[in-house]
Amino acid sequence: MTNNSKFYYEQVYEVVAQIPRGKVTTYGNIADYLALGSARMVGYALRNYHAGYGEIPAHRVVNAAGVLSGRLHFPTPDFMANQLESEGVKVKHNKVVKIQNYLWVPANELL
DNA sequence: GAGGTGACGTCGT
DNA sequence: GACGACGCCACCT
Repeated sequence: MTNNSKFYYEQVYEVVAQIPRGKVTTYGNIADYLALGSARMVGYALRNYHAGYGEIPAHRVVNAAGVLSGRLHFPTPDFMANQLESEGVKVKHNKVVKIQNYLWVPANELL
């Protein structure tokens, strides 16, 4: 394979696609589950997702602080927060309130 | 081919 | 408990 790196992108998309509605996860959890070694890789994968792999709930992925750091990469800055609120996730100032209450860990759910 | 950047996380002060 | 600096790996210029 010449594009092995591209495969790990799909790995990230696959995990993100498994996130249930009303739940959120962090870059670190995905990186740890896929053993990427760096949370930055997850962010890069989602950024390249813009290439057009399909439609995944990327708005359910936030950083460890619960901040919607990638909201600017969405079609509209309010799309991410609006979508989360629509799913029942409380968002305040582009930040998930009580993220621990909505946190979804792939290594704990997908096992 | 080399340097800089980035949807982050953790350690140290 | 809050703020700052370093590390990580892949992609872009």
